[in-house]
Amino acid sequence: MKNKFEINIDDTINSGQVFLWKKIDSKWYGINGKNILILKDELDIKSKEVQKFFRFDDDFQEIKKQLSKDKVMKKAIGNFPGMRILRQDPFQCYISFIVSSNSNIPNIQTRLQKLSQKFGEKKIIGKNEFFLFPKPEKLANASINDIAKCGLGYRTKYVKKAAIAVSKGIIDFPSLKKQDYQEARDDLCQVFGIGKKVADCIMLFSLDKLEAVPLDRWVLRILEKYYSKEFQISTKTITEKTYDELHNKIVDHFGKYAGYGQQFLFKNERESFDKKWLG
DNA sequence: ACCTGACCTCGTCT
DNA sequence: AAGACGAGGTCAG
Repeated sequence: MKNKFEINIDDTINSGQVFLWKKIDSKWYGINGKNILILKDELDIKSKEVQKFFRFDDDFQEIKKQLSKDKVMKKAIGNFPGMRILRQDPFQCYISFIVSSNSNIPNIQTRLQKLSQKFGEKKIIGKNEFFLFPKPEKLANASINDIAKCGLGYRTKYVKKAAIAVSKGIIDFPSLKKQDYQEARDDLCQVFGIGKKVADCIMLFSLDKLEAVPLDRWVLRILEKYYSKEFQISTKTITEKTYDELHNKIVDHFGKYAGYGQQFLFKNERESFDKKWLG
């Protein structure tokens, strides 16, 4: 479904960036922090909220142009030209990816739904009921036991500590936005439960760091498969050091919008394996 | 510094 | 139907 700005809503939502979205009667309902976004086939392009969420401030033609350095990337972009990076609510994004570790999309979605249901504010829209994402203070003050009930497993203590860091102001998202990539990443990695991959997700999807490239199992597999010459992937499992080396090579190759590139490659490869998205 | 294993839980597959 | 398997990583030794 295309609209004036050629954004494909389905492809964008189903690209592993967001988890709390549900399609009801051909409309998408999504939780973004304390807001609920409702998207119809045609985006309301005058809405400030939509403009911000879909990053209308990015020059997408320029981004595509800069990324199109090789055949693989050109094809990935060609297959999903309407997919975008979203600008999410930072706290929700932060918790979402902390909870994502060693897990899959259906599992991540279930955990976040349970967290919202247990700790978030209820909202009724029409005959549907939704839960906003919990506030940092609410999660910070929640008991370990109650958080664990949301199916987080060993991630329970990560979430509790991460929420405390935000409620105490140790992690301050507006400040992180102002910092450069490296500084912001170092700060995020101080949080128990956040490593480089999760930090990259948080920065790319909510802190305007478009050079962040989350190197997860899929991306490594993709790089190994299509870019073995360019990046010389040494191992399948990645260490602290090789993560940085690889990231530098990727940014050298694709430029400052490398994060967008990662998203196209990821989406393209996942689709070819028919992986599960949101319903 | 680097490498290896353990880790909670749940959906999916056999 | 029950049991094994592995999933968008991180931490500790």
